Amino acid sequence: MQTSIDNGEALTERQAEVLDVALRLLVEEGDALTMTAVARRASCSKETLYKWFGDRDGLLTATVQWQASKVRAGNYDRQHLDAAALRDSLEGFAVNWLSVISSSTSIALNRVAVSHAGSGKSNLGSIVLANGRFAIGERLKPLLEAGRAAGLLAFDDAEETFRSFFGLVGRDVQIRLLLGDTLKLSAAAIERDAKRAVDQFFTLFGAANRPKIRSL
Amino acid sequence: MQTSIDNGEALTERQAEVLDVALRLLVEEGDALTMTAVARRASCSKETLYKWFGDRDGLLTATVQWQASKVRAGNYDRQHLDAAALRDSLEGFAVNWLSVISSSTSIALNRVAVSHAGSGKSNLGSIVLANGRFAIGERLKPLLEAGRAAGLLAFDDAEETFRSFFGLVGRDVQIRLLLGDTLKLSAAAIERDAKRAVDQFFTLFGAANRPKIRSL
DNA sequence: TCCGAACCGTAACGTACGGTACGGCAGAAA
DNA sequence: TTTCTGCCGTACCGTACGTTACGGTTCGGA
Repeated sequence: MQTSIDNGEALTERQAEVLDVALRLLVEEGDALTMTAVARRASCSKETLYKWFGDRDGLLTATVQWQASKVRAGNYDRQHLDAAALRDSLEGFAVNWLSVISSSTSIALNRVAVSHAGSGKSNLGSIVLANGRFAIGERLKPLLEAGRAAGLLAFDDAEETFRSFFGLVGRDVQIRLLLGDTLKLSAAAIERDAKRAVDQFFTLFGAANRPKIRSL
Repeated sequence: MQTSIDNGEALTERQAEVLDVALRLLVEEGDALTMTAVARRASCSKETLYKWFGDRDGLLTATVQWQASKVRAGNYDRQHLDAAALRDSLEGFAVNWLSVISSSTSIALNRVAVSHAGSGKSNLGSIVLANGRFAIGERLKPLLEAGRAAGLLAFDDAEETFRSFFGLVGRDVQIRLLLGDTLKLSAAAIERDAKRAVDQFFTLFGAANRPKIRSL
């Protein structure tokens, strides 16, 4: 469904360097990023840029994938799962996700991806989606299912359950940041929000509680 | 904090007509919208466009405000509030919000607002935020407080409680749509999602339930 | 030492688009 | 009928930027 999640395509050290520059510039200037600016800042020629990445979209795509390859966190698959471990893992996910979406890098990348998704002039949107929302979903669902197998959680559909978790964690944070709201999330605030979200999640899906009022 | 929520600035019928054209074009072409295209489609001259709206940003701003002025829904402030009425109102909010954010108009508008928030070349982001996320918050919080006053809900902070509601309703819908995911929300699906979100909300904040495990 | 590949820096080209200028037309006022 | 106002249509200008071309430099290998 989504675009390839792998991008192992053998980047030179120099190329990675250029992409880091592009990334930094993208954070600073947004989609107003020009090829000339990248070339100047990276001390490389535009000709090289075009030889390596084809065109502007190619550069942007490579940049987004480059960032995605750096972010990929490890999967949480411990074999012994008790209530505390489950809670810890969920909080870990929540803290990680909130940290990512509130980082200036993520905001910049999501902004250009959203723009391009509108103009249909590349598949940056798919790439960001695949490496963000969907990647974390695929990593979290095994944990949820393990929690259910261990009798700690009660739910029918892992996907739907993950979406509720996603909503409880992210709330209005991402859209506000994308729209330019000056919302500062300190490490302490993230920690607090993560705990609150996980508490709420257990209230909704913890196996110890009464069955849900209405199951859909 | 946010930009003016009012825009009563006396639009001619002809001007409104032009803004409708701009809106339609914005949905079709995204930020690639050109002044020439608007003029041609609206059968007006570019000179008129510039006289009326100043420049391109002015036109976009006016378009966004024009759309916002059409969307503004009534407040829910019935004086007699029982459990069923509260639930109905919350479901109404949820259905309305899901309908809005999944409409092609909202998607297009949010996309250009997000782009501009990145380039800092206008305050479209603030406007969209003020008329979307914050407007609904201000309309919903009185209802939540009325629910608390009626002994139907239990919470400390109305803002925080609203944000949880927001997350339960919206989940990953808005970001997925903005990033170009082809997510179809039928009226039935919206209805179902709204009910599910409100059920979960009552599970978390209904006064009939046990006190929250951890209150933050 | 010589050659070729890779790359830097910069100049140049083509185009798209924001913004402006201007001629013409329709309608209202006198 | 004349004149003034507001607007349409279109041509035009300036600029910014993606893309290409080219001369010069470095460096590894024969």
